[in-house]
Amino acid sequence: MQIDKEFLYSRFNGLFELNLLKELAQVGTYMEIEEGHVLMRPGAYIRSVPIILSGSIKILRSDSDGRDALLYYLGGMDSCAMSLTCCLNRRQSEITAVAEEKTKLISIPVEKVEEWVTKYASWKQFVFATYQKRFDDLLGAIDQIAFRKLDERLLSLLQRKSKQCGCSVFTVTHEEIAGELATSREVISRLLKQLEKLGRVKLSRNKIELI
Amino acid sequence: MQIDKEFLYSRFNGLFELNLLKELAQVGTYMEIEEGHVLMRPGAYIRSVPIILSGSIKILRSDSDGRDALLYYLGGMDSCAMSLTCCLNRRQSEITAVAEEKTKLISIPVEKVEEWVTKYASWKQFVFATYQKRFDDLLGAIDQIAFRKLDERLLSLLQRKSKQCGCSVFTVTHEEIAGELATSREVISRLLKQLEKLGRVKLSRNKIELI
DNA sequence: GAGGCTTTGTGATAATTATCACTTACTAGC
DNA sequence: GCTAGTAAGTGATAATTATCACAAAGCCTC
Repeated sequence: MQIDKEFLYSRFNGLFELNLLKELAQVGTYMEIEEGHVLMRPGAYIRSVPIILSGSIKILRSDSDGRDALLYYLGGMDSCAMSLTCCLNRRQSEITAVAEEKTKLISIPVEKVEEWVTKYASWKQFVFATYQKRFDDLLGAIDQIAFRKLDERLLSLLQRKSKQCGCSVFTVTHEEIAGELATSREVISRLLKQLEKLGRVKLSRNKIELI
Repeated sequence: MQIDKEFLYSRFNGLFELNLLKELAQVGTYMEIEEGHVLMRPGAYIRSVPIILSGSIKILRSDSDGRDALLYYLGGMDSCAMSLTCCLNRRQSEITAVAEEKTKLISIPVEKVEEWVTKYASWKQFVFATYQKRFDDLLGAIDQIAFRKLDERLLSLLQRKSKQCGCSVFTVTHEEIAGELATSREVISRLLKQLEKLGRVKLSRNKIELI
């Protein structure tokens, strides 16, 4: 799908210089991703770098036994440092990326990503800023995993999800949460019940309300 | 201390272009860091980016309760992405850096770090490569912390330490290890005893031999 | 060689998390 | 409404990790 220039310009106003916007409109591919769609799996080769326009994408680290650990979310105007890394080095993906909700993005071919770093100061800035943000995100993930207990991590995850969707009730299964926290479903079920007893959440099938 | 040009040139041969090497020699500060010296603490402002010439530096994430988690080691020709991030954004350090052994490095003032990214292609490449390496390191740290049990993590840490110093016997206390794995000394003592029973290590005061 | 400091060993016990084996509830589709 | 399939609840039990409270050992200094 061709990108609507007006839309692009309004979105990236101030972020990118005009010539870059023109090129973006020309070579970028506009995509809409449905909720739950897996954009990227470990081992896949990456040929493009996404910039998220709206919606959100969760980035997970997967281990060999099939367990996952949530690293961070990508939201509006975010890009993915993994893609950058992999693109610039022609390497395989090290992570899993899943659309948390319906997500719109622009996909930029790898050659341009590299070319623009030299060509456009604003793109270089953007790439650096992306690395830095993801770095912070990873440190945040490590804080959670290394120093917090599961119940705290659970609560914090629920809060993030709530923030993400902008509402206190959201659709999620215990199984899915267990995946993101690299533990088992039973453990999450029990901790959620505990939180419910404490009056922090309200549970129903496929749904959690944060209080 | 002034940097010996010949030394620099031999070290960075092929990595940096000639003009960059000249500037490096001019504005870089050569430093020797003693083992155990803390180069950086959370909250400190960072005014320079180090490039490690020899020796090694361990990078730890510290939480508010004083616990630490080992993130990764910096070795020869490595630089620190945290410093880069912090420098480029004039932010405070988010990590702790401690010399694991006697370490020689060049320290580069923050203004130059930024200037050179535009000025020298080889420096830009170096900065990107640094981000990418540290990114991989962080993912590795997350793998360990999220998916491995303590005994595995302990063994893997011992192996890294052994590799680092290039010998099978190295000087370390249980307390120090506990710090790096964000757990308590007793736990490490017990796991080490277990490993000793399995014939994987030999223990003595302040020393561990990996078998 | 006697204190004094640091490091290590260890028992007892608790807290946290993981696993297994089910049962019960909910929901969509016929 | 019935059925199948998915999601959630729960008891029992184990494994892992954390904590507390000391004891013992190694080493340095006087």
